[in-house]
Amino acid sequence: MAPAISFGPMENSIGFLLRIAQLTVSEATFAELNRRDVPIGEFTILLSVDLNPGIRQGVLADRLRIKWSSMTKLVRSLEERGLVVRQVPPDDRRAIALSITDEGHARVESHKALVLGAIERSVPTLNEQEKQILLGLLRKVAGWPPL
Amino acid sequence: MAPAISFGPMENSIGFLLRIAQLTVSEATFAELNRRDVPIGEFTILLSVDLNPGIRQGVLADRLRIKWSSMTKLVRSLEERGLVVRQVPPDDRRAIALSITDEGHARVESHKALVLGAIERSVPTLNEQEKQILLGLLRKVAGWPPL
DNA sequence: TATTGTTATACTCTATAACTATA
DNA sequence: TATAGTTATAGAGTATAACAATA
Repeated sequence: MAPAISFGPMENSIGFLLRIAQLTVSEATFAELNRRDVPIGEFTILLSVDLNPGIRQGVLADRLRIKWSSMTKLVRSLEERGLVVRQVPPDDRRAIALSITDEGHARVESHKALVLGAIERSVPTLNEQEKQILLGLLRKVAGWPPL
Repeated sequence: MAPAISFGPMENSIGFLLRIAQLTVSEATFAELNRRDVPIGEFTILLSVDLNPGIRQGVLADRLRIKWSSMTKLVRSLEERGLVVRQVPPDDRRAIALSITDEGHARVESHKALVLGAIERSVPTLNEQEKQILLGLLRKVAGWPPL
């Protein structure tokens, strides 16, 4: 697991280490959740819609760093399965406002503990204090306000 | 840029923030390097081979978190363009040892400053001390030894 | 003219698995 | 039997651009 090899100046690169760390964590998370048929990307969208009823599709795409063309497909799929509702808001008829259905909400609730637990367990090498520091720094990198 | 919307418990998730931060940084880096026709993934492999002559293809794939089947294509492409050499080591004839060519080395040297500069500029929201702390925590997450 | 969302194409990388050559 | 690498197929997501509807 350790880099028996050298990456020279790249080892001081935030971008490079972010990539390696992100893949390390997501592979672990994905392995656990995939076994139980819980698609984490889909869960994230459902949770976001649940917490932010009426959110516009494009805004959600931007925040989650998903391309608009990808978000169209994802949301359409969720709508077809009765998990979200797409509505044209009267004040701007170009837009799509998303809201959760009862079934979508139930899905979020039933998966929440599993997903959050898997994510938590996927970073076993940091203690609580280190995790809080890391979260704060990652928020800064992402351009998010402090908690 | 700020999350005017709430992600609830996901905002405390290292895995989620790692993904957002990584995409934020890589989009900025990619935008700058792509304009100058410098593929960063390819540069990383060339640099690694340059710094670790004779490294096995599979070992490099594992360290860079690239799948073996993807690495095969990437390395073959680099070989076709005369940037790396693939050799079967006598002690294990299943393996492939990689080494850089003069042309590959020249490519690394000519791109090094550009790539590292772009990566550095892609994290404008952190000061030097914060970057060092973040690097250390990311190394821990990735399972790498401390610097 | 600009914005929101859709559609389409080409491309990259992954997930999976079967396959070979060698150990 | 296990390991290093290759090949093939299906799928997800991106990059790009053109497009319709609305602002």
